[in-house]
Amino acid sequence: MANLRKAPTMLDVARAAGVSPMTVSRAFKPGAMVNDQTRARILAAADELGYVFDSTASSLRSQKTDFVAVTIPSLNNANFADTVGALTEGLKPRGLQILLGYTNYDIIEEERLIAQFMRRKPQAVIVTGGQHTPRTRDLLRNAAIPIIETWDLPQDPLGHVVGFSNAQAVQAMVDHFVSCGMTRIAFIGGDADRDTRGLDRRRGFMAAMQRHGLDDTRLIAAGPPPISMREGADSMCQLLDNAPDTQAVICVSDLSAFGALSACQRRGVAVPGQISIAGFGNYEVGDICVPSITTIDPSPRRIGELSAELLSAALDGRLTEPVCHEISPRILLRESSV
Amino acid sequence: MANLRKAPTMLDVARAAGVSPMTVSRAFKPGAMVNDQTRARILAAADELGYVFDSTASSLRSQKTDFVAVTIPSLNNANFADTVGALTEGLKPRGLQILLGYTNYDIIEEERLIAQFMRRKPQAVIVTGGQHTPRTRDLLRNAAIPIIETWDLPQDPLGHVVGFSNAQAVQAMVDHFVSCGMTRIAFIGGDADRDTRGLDRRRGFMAAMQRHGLDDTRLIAAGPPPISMREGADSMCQLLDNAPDTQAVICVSDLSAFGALSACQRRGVAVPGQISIAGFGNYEVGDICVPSITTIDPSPRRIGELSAELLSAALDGRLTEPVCHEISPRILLRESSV
DNA sequence: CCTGTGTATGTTAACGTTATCATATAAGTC
DNA sequence: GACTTATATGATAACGTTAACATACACAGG
Repeated sequence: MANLRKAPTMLDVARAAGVSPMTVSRAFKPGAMVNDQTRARILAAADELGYVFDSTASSLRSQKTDFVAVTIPSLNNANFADTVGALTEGLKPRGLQILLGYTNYDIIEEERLIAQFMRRKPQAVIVTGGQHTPRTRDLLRNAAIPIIETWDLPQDPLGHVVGFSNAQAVQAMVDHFVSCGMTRIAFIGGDADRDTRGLDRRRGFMAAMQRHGLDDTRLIAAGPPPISMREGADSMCQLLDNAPDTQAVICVSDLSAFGALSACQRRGVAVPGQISIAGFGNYEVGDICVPSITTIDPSPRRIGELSAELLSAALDGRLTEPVCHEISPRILLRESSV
Repeated sequence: MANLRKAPTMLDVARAAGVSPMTVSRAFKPGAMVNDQTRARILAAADELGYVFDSTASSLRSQKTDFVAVTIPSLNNANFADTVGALTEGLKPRGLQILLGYTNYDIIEEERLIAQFMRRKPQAVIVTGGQHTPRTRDLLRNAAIPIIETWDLPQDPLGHVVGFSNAQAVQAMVDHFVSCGMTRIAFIGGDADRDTRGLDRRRGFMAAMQRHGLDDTRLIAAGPPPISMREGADSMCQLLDNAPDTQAVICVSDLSAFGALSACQRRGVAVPGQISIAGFGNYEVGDICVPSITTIDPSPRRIGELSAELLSAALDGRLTEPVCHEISPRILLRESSV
């Protein structure tokens, strides 16, 4: 079954089609100047021989890999998956292929990944978040390729940015609850050093509470990321035990919010009657569950689309200055809050 | 910021360290024979110059890319993400890098992806499912590299297999419900040609119902994949309207099962009092929600781990024959079924 | 002292493609 | 009919690395 003779190269195809290797090369490059009939003859010969174009050799010679390196904190997260999905669609027309890696919310692991990716000579790099190790920053800066940081508004950007302020988004949610007359509001998650977006969200919560002159110490630690439903449920149990008079709780994500909701249901705590719940991320579960969960929609697909557009512009040299594209997350009020 | 002079190569590092390029090459290859001090000197020089190893050139010369191409139906699916996660971990020690692509449950798109991936000369290919276009099969067979098909037990495997029978798994669930005395059982999803695993699950349902001499026509179409919570909820509404005497419903996945559960809750239908619900995949939502959802656990991470082990063996030449590793999905009985 | 063995390094050419330049023919301009 | 312009193809060398082979030296055993 496996073909034992050496795989055919352009030279073999060229001989079979009676042309030079250069013409074969052109035949495989869309838009190159080749006679239509010649091209057809070449492609037929290639097909006949079972020839497969060798991107490795092409990349080496042309110094264009058509790779875009992308890192996300976790593969198993619908938000980041949505961003990557939109990014993939957006880059497909340009023939760019994504090298996807996940960091496990760890900037040391991110450094390892980026170092590995840079060896593949990607034509651009898209990372999640704005916090990186010094070596990661060096590697990216020295590469002289477009860099995009997403899902955040970094203090000192490496290049372009497509993101939003996680802190500000949560502050808006606090404002909403306060405007509903609530004063005893808690926050679940955002306690782990590694999850910088989680930290920002909790910081936003605390800042807003302080601004309103309210108690900002109803913080429930959910442990190291990824924070998912189980952690949300456990945290809610803790909250109900330690601060039963809490009127509303904001969770670091919809997943933990759903876990929190489930914990309430198991304990017979009425949502939103007794306590209001809000999440972050507009995950499907929060839209479907009963009651549906109030959330903040950061438009993950939009982030991917905008990043793809930005990258296209940058690769075409249409960008002279670093661009910062700020997204405005929207609050979606649903059944879990009064 | 961007370094404008040409990026340094091994030759530059060699000059700086006072050795030949070949010694630099060896210094970057773990396990190669280089004097420890020489290596240290070389790595220091490389660091000083900002040298980044060029995998493209290395791959071309050595004919080893250290790429493994992997295709899954959807990025945004915790089951496949788990498999890919375990796969990544398992392949990391070997220095293999995953080229990940998703097919949108479409074998035409799979063909496009595989064709694109083969140009990168991966050292192995792992695909989801056992159904492929003829051209995909040709491309994979002719590549003379290890192939693994997962999440299925193909009729005519391309190479190795790590999977299970989706039909059989659902049959076991039907058997369970029947053993509980139920006779009016429905199935949601598995109607779309594109989702072959969904089709198999529905086929398994029908086969089991026939075997028990029961009505196998309580089938609710959920439309094209991906079938998620929304589709599950809509389908449940249809079921409750058209066959209100149904005693149990098996859903093509936990996501649709959760949607179905939510629909019941909105309509005031007691689960499992009035109707039992079962899903497939052991997604976290089914474990956390109230009531928790009876499901079938296909061990997605195990599939990834086994695939990684199989690949290691195959790449070491320790495998002479194609291997078929069958997983045994387990039924997890939970609160949503009597 | 010779030979064998292991360690450490160097030399040469090649992996398969394409950038670059050169060439050839056809078609349009005045 | 000489002169530009466009179209189509070929020849040559190079991208940055490493496989394969060669070399040099140290040290062991006889």
